Amino acid sequence: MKKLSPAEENYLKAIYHLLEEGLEKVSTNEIASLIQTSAASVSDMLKKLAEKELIHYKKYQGVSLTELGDKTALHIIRRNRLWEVFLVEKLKFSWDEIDTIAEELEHVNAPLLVRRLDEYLGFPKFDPHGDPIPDEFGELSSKPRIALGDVPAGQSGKIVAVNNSSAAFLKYLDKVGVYIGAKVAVLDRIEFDGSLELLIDGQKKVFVSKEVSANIQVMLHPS
Amino acid sequence: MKKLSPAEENYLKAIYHLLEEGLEKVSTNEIASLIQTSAASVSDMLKKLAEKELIHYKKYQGVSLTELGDKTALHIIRRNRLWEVFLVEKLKFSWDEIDTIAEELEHVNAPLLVRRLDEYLGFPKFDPHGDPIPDEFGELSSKPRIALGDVPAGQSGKIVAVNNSSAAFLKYLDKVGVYIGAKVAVLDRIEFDGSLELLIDGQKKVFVSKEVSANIQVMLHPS
DNA sequence: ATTTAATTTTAGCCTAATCTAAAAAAAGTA
DNA sequence: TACTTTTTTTAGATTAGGCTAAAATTAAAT
Ligand SMILES: [Mn+2]
Ligand SMILES: [Mn+2]
Ligand SMILES: [Mn+2]
Ligand SMILES: [Mn+2]
Repeated sequence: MKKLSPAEENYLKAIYHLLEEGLEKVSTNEIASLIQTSAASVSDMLKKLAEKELIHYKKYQGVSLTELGDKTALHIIRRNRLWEVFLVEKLKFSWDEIDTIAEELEHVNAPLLVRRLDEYLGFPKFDPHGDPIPDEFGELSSKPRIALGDVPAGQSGKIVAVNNSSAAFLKYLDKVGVYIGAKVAVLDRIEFDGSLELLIDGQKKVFVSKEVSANIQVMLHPS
Repeated sequence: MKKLSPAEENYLKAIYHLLEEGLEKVSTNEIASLIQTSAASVSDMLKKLAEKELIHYKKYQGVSLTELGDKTALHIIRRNRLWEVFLVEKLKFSWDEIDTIAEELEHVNAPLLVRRLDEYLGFPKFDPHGDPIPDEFGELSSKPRIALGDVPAGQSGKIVAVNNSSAAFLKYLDKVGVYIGAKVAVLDRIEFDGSLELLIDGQKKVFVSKEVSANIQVMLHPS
């Protein structure tokens, strides 16, 4: 129950995000690659997190979060996303500049601070990348989402989130006119490379690669 | 020139504040007592700070800040005080609740963040305790100040700052009606214990101890 | 001027978080 | 199945920051 270090919090968050991908166990190497550290360091840390009952861990068998670990991760994610909203809404940062700053601010753990910040921001439900902000009990409001890459040609929808918060990706989206809330129609799917021809907001036609379309989440319009 | 750790930043700030008291050297024990750590730990850290040319240090001779150390300390203090303003002005914290939170937020060192925050707050010149906020070059705007304890009976002034940010002290000030900006007249000085009889805002009479009056700064009214 | 007391530094130990290299276990392949 | 490759863990170091106890230095007091 005692306070976690920034390193421990980053590990928990990484495990949470990997588990989000669907599988119910994550491997040492996956964690190492996500947080850019050695597998040996991950092994060490997993022992500590298991000791604190934040993860389920049996050697060589991969890890998952305990109830407590899941709840803790959601609190960290809550702080991260609230600060992201603050940086964009109040300090006028763009969505590709906030990642590293929020990555630090998230570790300032003062319950009253988080509640006041939430209130000050008007209890936002989604962060600037369209990701849901857990409430103080760890509850997520989720929108029905589908990857743009899985939308059939002819269908249209609204962009609700992005799966990747790297500056390179987000700056590219700015350039092609994609933003959270934009209307998008899939005009055509190119067989050759899986790329898509899109119509943004009913006016701008663009082609995006398969990799890009896999990292954009949309809510389908009833068709 | 590389980034400092939170611990190093806290030491620098402590040395800065001790030097503010007037003397031009501070001792190992003074630092240890201010940051609540052992003298041995301070000795260790002083070696590291000297190595990085942030302090002037000769064994057994006390320390002072180099030009670089002074500048660095002022940047940390700038962040601390800007966050304090944010917490009080925007998140509606009271001045006795912000110390520990700002103590953590000050270590998030992203130049653009600090500039945007400053701008967002309207470039405040003083923090909620009346302390001046350095600009981005480390320049302080100072008001002419005198300790309330040194104000002669019969004189009056305006409260501009407090020397102590402990919750205990600040809550006491709230209780007796003392706040930054209040008008204060020294009605009488009690010989027995050095306490003062004050008139706050021309209406409330209170007695404060010598210790309290030494921790309140006023700007004298022309008399 | 000695002796005593206080201050400061060093020595040695500890925990957290990282690394590389080696060993162990699991998974894949012939 | 037996061999090979990949993954994971352990072993052994390192750096940062802290501690206590002992030694060294400076300051204070006979
Ligand atoms: Mn982080
Ligand atoms: Mn985000
Ligand atoms: Mn601090
Ligand atoms: Mn202050």
